[in-house]
Amino acid sequence: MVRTSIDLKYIEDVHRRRVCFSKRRQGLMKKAHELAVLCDADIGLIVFSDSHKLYEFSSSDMTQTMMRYMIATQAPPLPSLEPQLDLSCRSEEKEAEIRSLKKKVMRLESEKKSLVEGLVHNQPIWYHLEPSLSLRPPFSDGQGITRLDNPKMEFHLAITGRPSKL
Amino acid sequence: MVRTSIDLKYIEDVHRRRVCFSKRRQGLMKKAHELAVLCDADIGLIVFSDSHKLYEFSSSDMTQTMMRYMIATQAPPLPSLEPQLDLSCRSEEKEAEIRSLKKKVMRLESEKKSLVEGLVHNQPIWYHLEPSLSLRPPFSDGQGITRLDNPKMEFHLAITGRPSKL
DNA sequence: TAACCTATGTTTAGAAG
DNA sequence: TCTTCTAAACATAGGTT
Repeated sequence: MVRTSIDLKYIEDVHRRRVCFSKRRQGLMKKAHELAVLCDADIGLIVFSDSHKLYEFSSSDMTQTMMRYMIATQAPPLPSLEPQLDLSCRSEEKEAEIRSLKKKVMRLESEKKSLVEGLVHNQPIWYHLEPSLSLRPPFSDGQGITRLDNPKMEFHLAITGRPSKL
Repeated sequence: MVRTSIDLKYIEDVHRRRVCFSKRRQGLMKKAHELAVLCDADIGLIVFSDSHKLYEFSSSDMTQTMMRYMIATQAPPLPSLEPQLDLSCRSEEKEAEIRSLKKKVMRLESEKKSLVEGLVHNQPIWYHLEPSLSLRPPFSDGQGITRLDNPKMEFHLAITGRPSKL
């Protein structure tokens, strides 16, 4: 019944680990939500359990937050999720290619949707500008990331600059 | 000195909000790290502050975790409606389907590209500004429409309207 | 799995530096 | 911004159901 200060290492016991994961996962999601609300932060949280189950929290839209992240870090574009399969006359391979293409179509459709929604709704869109072109806050975070307000808003912000590769 | 139970809503006071963000952000990162270690979870955490600064935690590699996320959230491939044997005799149909899906992928990719490019730049974009904010030619047509120059030009023009919130 | 309990450890609001 | 302090609030390990 005595609870000692936890030491931070992998819990070998399966049962203890599962219970711990479940409790702490919920706690983490709650904290993420609280931070998002209290401080108007944009948060994306992805958790895969050791049994490969996905849990997520996003204060707005995960895809969009990930895009914002990629732009902010100038991460190279994600390589295609599926390797190109050789065309072959064998049926299973064709099937695999069809599945792969269908996945790709779904991914592209969802990316396109979130781009369009970003334009259509009130979400600002963020870009890196070259330092020489940086704007001042509130249209910039002072770190080279600059905001394009939605053109449908009552007031507009327009910025140009040579963007970094997306 | 009495600390009341916090209520979960946006903290208006700038100073309190900043301090809260800083403390809770660190707390959240710590919790994420603990969960990753204790339970061998794969965790990706992205936080953008309301001043647009990026903070992140990843138990392994953010890009990889995001890819894993995208794969995991894909709708599962549709189960084949036809029995396996039947499928193997439909090579021609499969090829047609593959061609059609590839076309679709190409179309979506180009739509996405033009959305992104359209957002970023490439053609002068014209915006209505309020009369009080109008610029003079050549950056305006004198009628309240204001030009955003092409970012590829040697000189760049940045104009702002009144931001929606300051 | 989840819900509850409780003793304890941890986080954090608010203040001050 | 950061640190430190404190009391109070909160999270959670380990137990039970």
